Amino acid sequence: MNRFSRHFRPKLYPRGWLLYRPFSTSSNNPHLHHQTSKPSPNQLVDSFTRLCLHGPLADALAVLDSLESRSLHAADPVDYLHLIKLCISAGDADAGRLVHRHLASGGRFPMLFLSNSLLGMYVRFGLVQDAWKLFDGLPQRNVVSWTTMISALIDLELKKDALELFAFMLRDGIRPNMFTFSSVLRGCDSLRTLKAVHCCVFNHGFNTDVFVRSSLIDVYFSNGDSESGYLVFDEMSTWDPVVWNSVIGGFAQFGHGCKALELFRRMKRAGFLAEQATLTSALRACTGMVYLEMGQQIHVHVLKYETDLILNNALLDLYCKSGTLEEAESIFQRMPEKDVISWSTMISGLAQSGRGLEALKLFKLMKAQGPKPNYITIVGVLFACSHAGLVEDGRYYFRSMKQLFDIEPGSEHYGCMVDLLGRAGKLDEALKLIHEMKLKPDAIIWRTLLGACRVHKNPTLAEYVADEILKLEPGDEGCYILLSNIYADAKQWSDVAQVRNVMRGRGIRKEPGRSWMELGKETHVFIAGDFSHPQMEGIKLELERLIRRTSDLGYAPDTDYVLHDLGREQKEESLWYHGEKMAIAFGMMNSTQGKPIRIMKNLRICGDCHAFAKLVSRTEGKMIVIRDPVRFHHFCEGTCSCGDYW
DNA sequence: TTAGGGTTAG
Repeated sequence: MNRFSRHFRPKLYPRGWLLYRPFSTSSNNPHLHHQTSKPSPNQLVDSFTRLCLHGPLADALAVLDSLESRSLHAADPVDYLHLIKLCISAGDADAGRLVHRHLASGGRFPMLFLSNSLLGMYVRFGLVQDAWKLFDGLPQRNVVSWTTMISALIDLELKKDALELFAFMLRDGIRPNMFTFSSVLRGCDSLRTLKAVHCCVFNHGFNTDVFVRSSLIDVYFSNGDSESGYLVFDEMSTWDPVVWNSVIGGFAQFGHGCKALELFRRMKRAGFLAEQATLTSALRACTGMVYLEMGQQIHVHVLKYETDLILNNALLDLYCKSGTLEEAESIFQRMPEKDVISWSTMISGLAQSGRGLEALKLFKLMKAQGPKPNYITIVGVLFACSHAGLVEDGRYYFRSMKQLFDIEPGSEHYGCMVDLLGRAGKLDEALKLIHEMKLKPDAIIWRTLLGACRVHKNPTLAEYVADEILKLEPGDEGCYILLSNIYADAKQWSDVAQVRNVMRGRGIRKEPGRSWMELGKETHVFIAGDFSHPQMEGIKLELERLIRRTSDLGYAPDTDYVLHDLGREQKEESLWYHGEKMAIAFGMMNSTQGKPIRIMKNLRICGDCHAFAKLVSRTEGKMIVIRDPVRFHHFCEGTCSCGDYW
């Protein structure tokens, strides 16, 4: 929220309300009468032209002052245009206002292109009230005046007002151009509005303009309609890198990493040079799918942009999210410029890999010599405390975040605190915190507490919590699954059956657990109980070998992690074929000396697989990295970086 | 004189 938007709400009036209002003059200003020498009028006008073009601004203003005191004007109105540009490049809003006053005085109203230029200047300086006053008083306006104001309102997140202004513009009979549409589109925050504006784009024949198309693509994606976004891209061949990047960025941002990378390859095949923005999107796509090797290939292209901050941040995130912390730390050290995102990414990265103490140490360094922490930084800090079991540190930062960093705790911060207290077994305190929240607790927060109820085996509280979740999100499959797990832990089989019945009755199905890993250019996916992998026979043999080896070290299947009321042998067998275990066996079969096995999961890792992975890392002398949706587990020499606390 | 694409959490 910009400082202007708090105080400024434009009022829009119907057509015909505008009346010419003369601007106040500033001819009484004593500062404008200090000229001592008396150059000839021609000399003054000539030097004004020269100074407006090349500066310095102060001299140009002094001559403007002399011109005004002698009732002279520039030879060419374009001189004033140059002067306004000079004010903009000097960042001098007061000088701009002075020029405005000069143009408005002397009975000569500025020409429209000069008014528009002044409008643009005010907008650029964030002085929207000044811009609005000027716009309001203009005797006539053209498409540029309207577009400038519409765009300014959108920048202030006043999208509704911007669209209203657009409607008034059309009602005034002003024909929008491609500039207007690329702005107006950014103001569409619902699919309905977007489709209406899209029709308007067609009717005015601007659907081929690259600026308009990239805005259309971008806004379709951000309104959740990636299909229409792709259609806009695909309906004609595109020779503009930004349009390519809009669609690649859209897919990368909204969870279709494969599609984004496919388009990235198509773009390169079409002969385009991938520049910073495209490479950043491609990296984001790799990060989303934890395609480390693909990301490393892109890293090579990034080298020539090694000083680009955003690109480095994306790279940092890739290495953090793929659990390659050494590489991330090395990039972080080398980055010539670091912003709050760089620091926050690194802090969260350390936290997710179980290095909570180091994350807090880095946060202390950030406080001493880095940028001011923001909302997300504190989420990372609390996450670090929660996953490292640092209850007191977490309490301290949560209590003092407002005072120390002027950040109000938001639902994510509460979520971390509930997680922190819940993990530490302080379920009552976590519940009390939720009840005391100023905000309305969302389903995520309740789900966090439900997770803690499972770890600390509390079916009574779990029932209450599940009830709260289902009030908010009646179709939440995760809630049913967790509740049934909690009942299964407590061996309350009739309750398990009841939950399953309700699920069946409501048509709710469990999302299957998937584990996957990259091997060369392929991704291998493993789902519990699914034996369709072409190398399944080998995987079964390898798994049996690993189970034999780990049994010697005391591995015994922990059947608490099986949901159903099966016999012991059946339970053990269903544990053997969890996706993680099949992926570990497959990873061992195809492993390269010295390289860790990297596995990704769509659900949290189960306790039995966690114990198994620890032992395999010891018997086989192999590092295993498993990423679940929340954090990393680095298994090495029989222990895990999470310290069995997750 | 007005317009488009990239990075951090859960």
